[in-house]
Amino acid sequence: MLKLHDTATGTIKPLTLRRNDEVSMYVCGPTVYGPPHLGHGRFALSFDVLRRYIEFKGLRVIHVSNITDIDDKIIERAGVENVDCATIASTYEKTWWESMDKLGVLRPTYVPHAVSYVEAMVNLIVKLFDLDVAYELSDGIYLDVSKVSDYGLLAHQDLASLKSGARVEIDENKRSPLDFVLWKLAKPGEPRWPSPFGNGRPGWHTECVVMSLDLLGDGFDIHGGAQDLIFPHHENERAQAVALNRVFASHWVHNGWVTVSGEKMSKSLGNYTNLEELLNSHDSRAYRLLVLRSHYRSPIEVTKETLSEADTAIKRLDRCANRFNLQNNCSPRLNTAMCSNSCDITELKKFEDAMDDDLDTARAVAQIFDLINKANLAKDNSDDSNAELFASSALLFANALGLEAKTESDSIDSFSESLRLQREEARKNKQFDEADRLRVELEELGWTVEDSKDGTKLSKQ
RNA sequence: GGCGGCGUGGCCGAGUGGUUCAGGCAGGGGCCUGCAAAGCCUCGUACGGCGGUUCGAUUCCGCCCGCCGCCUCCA
Repeated sequence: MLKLHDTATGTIKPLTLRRNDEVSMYVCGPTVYGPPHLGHGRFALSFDVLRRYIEFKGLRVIHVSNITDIDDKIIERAGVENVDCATIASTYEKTWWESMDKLGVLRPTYVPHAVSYVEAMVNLIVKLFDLDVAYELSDGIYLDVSKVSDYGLLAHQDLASLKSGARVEIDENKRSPLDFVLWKLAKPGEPRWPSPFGNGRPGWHTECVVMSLDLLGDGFDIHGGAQDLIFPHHENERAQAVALNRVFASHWVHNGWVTVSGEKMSKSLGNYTNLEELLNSHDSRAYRLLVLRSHYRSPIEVTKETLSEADTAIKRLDRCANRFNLQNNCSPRLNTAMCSNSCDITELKKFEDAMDDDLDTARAVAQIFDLINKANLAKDNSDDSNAELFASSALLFANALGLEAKTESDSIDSFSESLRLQREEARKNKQFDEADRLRVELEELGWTVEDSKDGTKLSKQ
């Protein structure tokens, strides 16, 4: 039984499902106004791992993750680049998916775009207005949070304490500083859609409540995002659902953020690292390993050093796959039933115990490396059957976490191949000076040279 | 002011009331190897400070110190 931390209750509780064979999960996606940074990569990886693990356990996952393609930030960016908002959105959505593909993040089942949901959002705002929980000001429609009985549930704050701490300049027109905008009337030159309140655009918080309920229906299982979305974004989404008397998410999951020198990484602080840059300068699996190495709710510090370590550790996984010649099929359809034949049952149980415990991926990763060690040891002792069982267990669990070992042999050009053969010949004839010279030459060509009883093997450095 | 999190060995990073260890990276020693590489073995005796509970605390409680986050931009 999978247990997960739930922000609403502040406890780790069993994941209870609406239907017993299917998990409905909504994860707040990016606003596409710039290239993704490491924080985006982390939330995407965190929920990708959750999804993969649930599928590994044999359940179907309906994973919805939106693209916010209309927002103040996009309008601002469009102004800076002197293009229209749609161009900004499509440009950065494209880079978003490129990064996701490199990270090995599975595509969500559905990817709703805010722009195609505007009409539905207007309908929802009209309902809120008719219920008298929303009111009109000169610049738009606002939700009156005092009409929502348990507002502050996710933030674990009551209305009074939230008010007292307001750090942002208070808009005196609003009934309460906490009231939030549902519909923004368009200023000249801004993109606009029709509504009974006048032409304008939806507020951010309305988007996700409409799209999640539309695609997943009332009482869906998991609503997720990074911790900085808890308040106000998720609080406000929930407020609208509560005001409409609709059953919203039953489990709230939030991941921790990426820090730089101990401080939160964010675009507004300007200390962010572009995700693409990272993916271009490291093994694309290194960041996943780094994310998996710590708990999803802990902050992670990403540095050149920790990334290089991860690069090295990934190679250990690859070497294991190569040594045992295991084709690591990375299909997300792999599940416990299917792999119980090819892995050690005790180890599988241990892996599930770790993962069921609020996704303790750090423990799971440790187990994987421990299994690699056991496999190598058994192999060194010629205990081939156990060795293979441990190795395939390790790779299956890695697979379940989305870490794919690379097993394809490197294609060797004919020149390098001739050097390799010459080296084998030289070693056979005990011409070690010549063999050493050939090794240096091969290394300069970018190969790692390994000798064994079976001859000389080359692999890319 | 309100609410929450964190402080572990050279570095990163889990975990736990007590003899048996997280794991990765780096380092020392060894096995293997013509020499390497890979692999294996082995070593380093860590848990912010001060009290308390306890037969025993890094793990529970209290206080203190330090760091970080949220309180209508944010993944």
